[in-house]
Amino acid sequence: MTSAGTEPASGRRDRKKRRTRAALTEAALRLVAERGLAQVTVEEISEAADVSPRTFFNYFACKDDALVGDQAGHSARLVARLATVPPEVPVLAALRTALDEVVDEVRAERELWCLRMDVVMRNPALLPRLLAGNAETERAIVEVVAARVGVDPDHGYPALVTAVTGAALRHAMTRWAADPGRPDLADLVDEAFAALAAGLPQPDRP
Amino acid sequence: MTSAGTEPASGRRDRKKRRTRAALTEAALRLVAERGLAQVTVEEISEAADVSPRTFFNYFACKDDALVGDQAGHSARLVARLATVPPEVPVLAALRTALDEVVDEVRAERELWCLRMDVVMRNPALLPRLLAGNAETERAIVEVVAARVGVDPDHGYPALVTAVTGAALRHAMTRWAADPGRPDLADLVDEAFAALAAGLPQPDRP
DNA sequence: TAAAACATTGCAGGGCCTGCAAGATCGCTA
DNA sequence: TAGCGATCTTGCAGGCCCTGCAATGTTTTA
Repeated sequence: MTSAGTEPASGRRDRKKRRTRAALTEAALRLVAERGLAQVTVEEISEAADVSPRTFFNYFACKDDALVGDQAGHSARLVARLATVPPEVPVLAALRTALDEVVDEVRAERELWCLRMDVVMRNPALLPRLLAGNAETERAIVEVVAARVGVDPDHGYPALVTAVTGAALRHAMTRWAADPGRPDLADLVDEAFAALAAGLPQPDRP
Repeated sequence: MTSAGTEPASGRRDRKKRRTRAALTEAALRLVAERGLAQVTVEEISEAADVSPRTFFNYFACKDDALVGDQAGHSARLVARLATVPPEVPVLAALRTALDEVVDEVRAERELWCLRMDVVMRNPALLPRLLAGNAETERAIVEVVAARVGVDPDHGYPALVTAVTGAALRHAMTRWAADPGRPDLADLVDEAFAALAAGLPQPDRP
């Protein structure tokens, strides 16, 4: 029926929850895009999604969470995907490959993500919360990178690679959403990773 | 007398303000290090610094600001310092040089910064707010990097370099504060920047 | 010393977020 | 199908964060 493939949805209850969560996210993004973060209250978001304010906080721990979406999910899939890349592939290339999944997810919800990036760029406090920006999410990636490289997680290298590639990904996403010409997200990520792997060589002056 | 060289302090009023600000920061860091961010109220911080809660908000826009310190100051000095590096120096090296000033400032207040990094690591939500983590601060750096490289600020390169080196710096600071052996901060920053310039080559397996 | 400039404080109030308990809805089974 | 347990929604009370305003105190300047 409504099966979307990978969804473990079973009954009406799960469907309702998914709908409610999506409605809250969509209402939050739309309202904040219109008026700005400070000019939208949780009460208004809940109103627009037709639930009580108290219910809002059953879905999201804070107002921002309704805007930035699900971090842990992306991170978990990235880690899982990374484990399937053959160990002889260099780390940067492996991370880039594992990111394909994330890139696809983002492109699949392009409208939502453009709205989201718009909101995030207008409210910079949200940016670090996107895509492996928080330390919890990073820790998992650091560990799997350390295992792949074959060094201790306390060695500086895995953490450096994780922090730096996270920054590169956020950079690519920001460019993607900002440019009206809309280059393909995958190309922008490729470009950023290529620059990283090459040691950030300065571009030719025009 | 108490002149510290670059301070534009004039009268007693400025001295008092500086003392109050320092007292609030110190109280906030100490209390949060002891109990955790959520277990410390602004009222308690103000109490410890012997000012009213209302006065706290005359100094800091929010509770977190008392913990993470002054971003804009570091950023402004970094930008100014960057302008003094000869233009033929490659960007990464120039940024590394300009960071010497920040590194020195951090080392000069080592105790405070160790406490601060401890707090930040225990409360990861604060990490992105350190050292060019927010978009406002980054914008200024992006522009000066763009001018130095000779490309348009909308070209992806300056923003990528800024984001990535910011991540590298935060990484170095985190390692610096975490390691009981206390390697020198400048060495850790050097190491991170060298890895960036070399394209993040994988370390030898032990 | 008087006036101007600025800092501190209290107070009122809106918004965020949480714990708790009552009621509604859903899924399963006798 | 009736009912039971699990889960979801909601209201309410309450603490904390943060802000604007107006009164009071302190420093600087004339």
